[in-house]
Amino acid sequence: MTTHQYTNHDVAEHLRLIANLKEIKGEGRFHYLAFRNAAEVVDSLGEDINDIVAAGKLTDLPSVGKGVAEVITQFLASGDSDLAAKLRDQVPISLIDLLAVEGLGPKKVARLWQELGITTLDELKAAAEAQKIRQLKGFGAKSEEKILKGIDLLARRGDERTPLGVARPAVLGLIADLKAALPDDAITAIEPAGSVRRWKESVGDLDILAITPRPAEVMAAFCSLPQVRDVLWRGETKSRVRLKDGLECDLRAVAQKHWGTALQYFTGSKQHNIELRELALKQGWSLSEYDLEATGRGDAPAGEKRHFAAEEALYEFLGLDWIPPEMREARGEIALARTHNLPRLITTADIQGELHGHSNWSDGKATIQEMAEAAIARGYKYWLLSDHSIGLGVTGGVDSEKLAQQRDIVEELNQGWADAGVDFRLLLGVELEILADGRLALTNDVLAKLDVVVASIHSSLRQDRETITRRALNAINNPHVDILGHPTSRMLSRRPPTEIDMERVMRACAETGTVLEINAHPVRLDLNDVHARRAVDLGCKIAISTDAHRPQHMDFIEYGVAVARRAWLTSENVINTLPWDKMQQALK
DNA sequence: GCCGTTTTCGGCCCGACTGTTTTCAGTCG
Repeated sequence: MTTHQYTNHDVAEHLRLIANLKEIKGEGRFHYLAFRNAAEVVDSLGEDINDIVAAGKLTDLPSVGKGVAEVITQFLASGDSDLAAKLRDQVPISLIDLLAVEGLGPKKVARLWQELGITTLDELKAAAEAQKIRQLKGFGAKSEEKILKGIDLLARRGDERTPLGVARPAVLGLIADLKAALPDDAITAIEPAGSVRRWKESVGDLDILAITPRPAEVMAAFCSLPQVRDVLWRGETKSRVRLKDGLECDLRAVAQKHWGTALQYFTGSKQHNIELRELALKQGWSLSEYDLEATGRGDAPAGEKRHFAAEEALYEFLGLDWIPPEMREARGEIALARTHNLPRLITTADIQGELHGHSNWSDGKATIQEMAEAAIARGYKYWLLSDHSIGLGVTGGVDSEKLAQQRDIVEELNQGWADAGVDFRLLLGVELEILADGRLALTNDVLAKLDVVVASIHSSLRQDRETITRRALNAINNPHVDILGHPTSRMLSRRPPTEIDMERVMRACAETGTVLEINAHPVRLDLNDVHARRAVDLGCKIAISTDAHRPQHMDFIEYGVAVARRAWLTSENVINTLPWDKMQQALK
């Protein structure tokens, strides 16, 4: 069995290191951008790059040519590359840290190094405090102040991204407060843009786009919102603030006629936009956030402008179907839109019920009946009660006897709904603990009596790759285990995924008909989008569930559906879009 | 360094804002 030492992410980081060193060294823009582009490609790859190298398919990847392929091959074999070694001889590697300081880019870092001999953050701080930096042409007192502030910020904040589950409510709150602070006619339209609109699992900052006849008034109100700690930029049409919780937020104001191009532009992703602009250029148009302008190389006379009040019209003009924001990651969606082959993405309306949830019999906060009634209120046709089994220390889990008691309750409740003509079924299952040694916490004869079994790992999360993978495979190979819950056990910005070999797990699920869960809780989002895409490519079925521990958690379903949409999933890929009888047939 | 619906050579997205400038380079998204 192949156990690889270096992951896709390791490779991407190595390529980024090379790009950064090349940039500081002053190599041409396109030489280092090539490495950065390749890093993005490798990072969003569903397959293990070791397998791609083994198959000799490396240069089939976009942005990977001879040079990048050579680096990747060397890195996978040795953990380093000749190119990186050569660059480290020429450029002090600690300069990379300086790039993280706000306002410092490669050009300035290179000058600080060459003209003042600064190579570390400590030296940079000392030089700024001693007012030595202002001696350099192009730097002044304000530059020193900004550098010191930047270093301070870096020490306190790190470079962590914010989970979508925090960012999305924050941006919706800002929009609501901004509207409330202004007269009704000041804002014609306002929307979150950027990675929040693309439902990316974590975001670097917040973006808001507004149509307004009076941008100055809107900018002023925005900069004085109570959430704002610092105003970083304040312009006519664009402002950037730092909020009290440390998040940064951009607001852009545009005129009505620019809405289509502006919303498209500020939604990104950056790479999607670059591809779209390249496509426009081929058709003789230069695309900006304001308009399309003819370059003169196409049919229209140079300088002719086209405006788009809606995104759909812009995409259509370029010969494309409208691309849902969740797909705009430069993963081949533009080619599909061109040939009218975009998938019909799943929506929350397709969800017929949930297949993972808890009651106060384990660590949930509501009764079985309360949870089921919340599911009914959402229009679901079924809901799986799956309390933790015994074997998980922190929650008094259910055993054979308690499951029998739950069965009585479930049957009584179902009878009541049937008598009342309510089209709903409460299903009885369990969230089965996969123990540290790979055994399951309940016996097969107990599991056989349940409607659906979700098996999950909650403990011994630091086991090595082989051990924890075998643990999951034991569960997958059990004929009674229907669903593998939150497969990597990661918690966004709290703990990393386990070392589990997802490629092996997904292949085993495809072979056995075991369903993989997209856990919709915004802290988990596990499977993530890349894994979900790969799982479906390998023939796996998916379930999307919120893992609700109280009724309100069922609102999280939109986060899980968003992961599925980012993975290009349709309702056919997801079993809980089926009516309950067909759904049960889809289980093994 | 990568890439091809004009191309194996000659391109490679576009604009706002800042700090330092007397007209712009650098950074950022």
